[in-house]
Amino acid sequence: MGQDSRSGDHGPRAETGTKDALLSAAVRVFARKGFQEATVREICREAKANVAAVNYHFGGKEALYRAALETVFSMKDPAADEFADRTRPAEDRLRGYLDSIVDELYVRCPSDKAGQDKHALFMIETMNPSPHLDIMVQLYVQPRADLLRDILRDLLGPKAPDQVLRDCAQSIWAQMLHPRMFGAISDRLKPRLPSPAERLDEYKRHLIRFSLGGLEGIRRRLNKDSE
Amino acid sequence: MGQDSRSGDHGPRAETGTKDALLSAAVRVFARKGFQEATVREICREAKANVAAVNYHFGGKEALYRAALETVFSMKDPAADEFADRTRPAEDRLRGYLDSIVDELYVRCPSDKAGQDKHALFMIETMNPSPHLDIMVQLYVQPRADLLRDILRDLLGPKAPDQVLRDCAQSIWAQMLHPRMFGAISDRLKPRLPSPAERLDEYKRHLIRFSLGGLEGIRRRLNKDSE
DNA sequence: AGTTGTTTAAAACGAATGTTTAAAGCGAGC
DNA sequence: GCTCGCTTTAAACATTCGTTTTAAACAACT
Repeated sequence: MGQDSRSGDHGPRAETGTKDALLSAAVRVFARKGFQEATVREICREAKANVAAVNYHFGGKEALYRAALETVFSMKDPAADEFADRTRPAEDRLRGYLDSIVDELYVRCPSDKAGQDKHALFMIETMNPSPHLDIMVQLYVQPRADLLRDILRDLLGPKAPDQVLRDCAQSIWAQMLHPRMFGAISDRLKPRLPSPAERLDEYKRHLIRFSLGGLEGIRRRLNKDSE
Repeated sequence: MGQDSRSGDHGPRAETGTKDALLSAAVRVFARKGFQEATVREICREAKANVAAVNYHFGGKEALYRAALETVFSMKDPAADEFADRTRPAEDRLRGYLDSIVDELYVRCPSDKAGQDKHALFMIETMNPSPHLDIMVQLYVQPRADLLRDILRDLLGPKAPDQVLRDCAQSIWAQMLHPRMFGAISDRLKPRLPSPAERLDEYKRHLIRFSLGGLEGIRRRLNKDSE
């Protein structure tokens, strides 16, 4: 069973088309339905391919899902590591970091379909981890976590234990993600208030204030402990 | 089609058994598998009932799920509204609130099976909202949200807008829930550190410090704005 | 043209699921 | 004792899904 035309021994054909179409259809469908809910048939319909194509080209639904994750999370991000240069004041870098990740997560430009699918998949895989979660963590989460840890290291000083950095990072990530994970719940709470997603800039300001305040609280405690 | 023996006109039989067994089996199975993954057959097996029993007594899988949610979230909580009395200092009440909810969410006493199922269902329904999410919000989330809002009102003063209270409440809830929602991801981040669930007391201390600091930051801003 | 290996296509398979059916079981009331 | 209504049971039904099968279409090389 030849699986991949491009790795064939002699006759590399012109663009297969089908395999790529399957992959990008898979990204879209998985992004809006998740692994379980998405069906091979729907993906093939969207890729204008036969039902058997998935098994032929990828070996099965699960392998296709894995391939879709790899594709999506290997994409280079537009904005990124401008917050890595240690010359800028740490507080500014944190601001920039929050701003950029929140924009990333609550994609506002409806043009960037690929980016939307990417973050939909991030949410899906986060809320419902599959055996292939590692791919996403390694390619997507880890770099962002490292970046934040460096910023927090600067903010909290060299004496701050790793565990404290991790806790703070999680507090910050939690707040960034919360509106996406609890949107459905928040919408049903009385009194009904506009969701953070509807007032992103305001929520970003809250986020930075609350987080800087929280870090200040942690820093005070660190200093008190080291006396 | 008589649905309920206890609402029958004349002959209320001895304990039907089956319907109750079905309900409690449903709670357990849904709690560990979610709505989609759970199968009617497994629930019936666990309830020692026939496959058709679900449709006979409840009308279908979905109605059974709804009934399970109603059952579980109608349970009165052991600990609760001791933080409602406005005499205690607000900061203490926040401490108590965090402590009690975290304990609730990361149930440590393995005896309380019902409580575990309840919070498993809470997580499942949060991460994968069903059409019956409202039940849970109304019976479970709303009272806890109200409690926290009152505490935050005391902490931030009467001039704080509702929107600010809500944002702060969400920041705090986000942190409480984060370890449960992102446990799988955090476990895969390098360097590997013990998860908050493995060191709950330490994490609770972080949570209270970070949150009080965050609130202090918000309060400062409120005062500055009102000058 | 003919051969070969790869890709597509239609159909069918086999397993699992929620639901329905039709008959049997069973307790109470006349 | 018998009927009637509610409950339980086993079997079947209808659908859906991932996957397999089998054969036809296709492109390149000899």
